[in-house]
Amino acid sequence: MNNNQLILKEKFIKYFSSILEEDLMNEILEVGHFDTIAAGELLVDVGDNLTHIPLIFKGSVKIIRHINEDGELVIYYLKTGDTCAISFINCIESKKSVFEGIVETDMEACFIPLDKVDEWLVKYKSWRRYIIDSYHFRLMEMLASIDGLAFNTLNERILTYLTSMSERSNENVLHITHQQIANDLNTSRVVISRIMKQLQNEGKIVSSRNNIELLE
DNA sequence: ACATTAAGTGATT
DNA sequence: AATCACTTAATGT
Repeated sequence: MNNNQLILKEKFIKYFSSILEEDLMNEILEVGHFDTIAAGELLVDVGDNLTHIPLIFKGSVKIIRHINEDGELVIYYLKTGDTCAISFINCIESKKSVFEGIVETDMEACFIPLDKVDEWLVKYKSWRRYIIDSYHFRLMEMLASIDGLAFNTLNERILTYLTSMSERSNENVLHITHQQIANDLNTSRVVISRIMKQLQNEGKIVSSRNNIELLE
């Protein structure tokens, strides 16, 4: 057991001990696989066989839905305290992921093997609670995502996209290109550029090559 | 200096 | 709001 693992475990305890009961925490510390994953890494790809579920205690993961070869859309983000219950339920049946997950900001997580996830549902009340809550939360996030698509203008979608990204990174200045935003929102770069200029004129942002500063 | 990548723009649908 | 067909600007080698 190296030092790094101990530090990760301590952080994990700090964040999760208020949510999960003690016996369960001890079991997690025993069977969980603690790891750090750098920003930009591909956590899961569409069709991947899932073997573990992450309990995230630092960083964020971008969850992307692929429609065709060239169509993709960001559905939601997993953050500290989150797990992906959607993929767990899905795993019981097919064991294959329907989403792509890319680490957005450096992540620290504890990976739980699937059979344990299942076993603990019966064994621990706090685990049941946590998984069900998480499932509910994912569903709400997905609803928000659908609402955004159906009822918001692209203008509004871009603003929410930028502010939520700023919240996750605790930064007012985002290092991102118009092209990347276009990819995440499934639109074209030209359209983003035009709206960005509009937002700049409205005094909401300052945009320059490779970075966007959010005002207010 | 030249090539590559990011962003701006007018016209068209 | 999307696409085309550019132009201009910023950066890397």
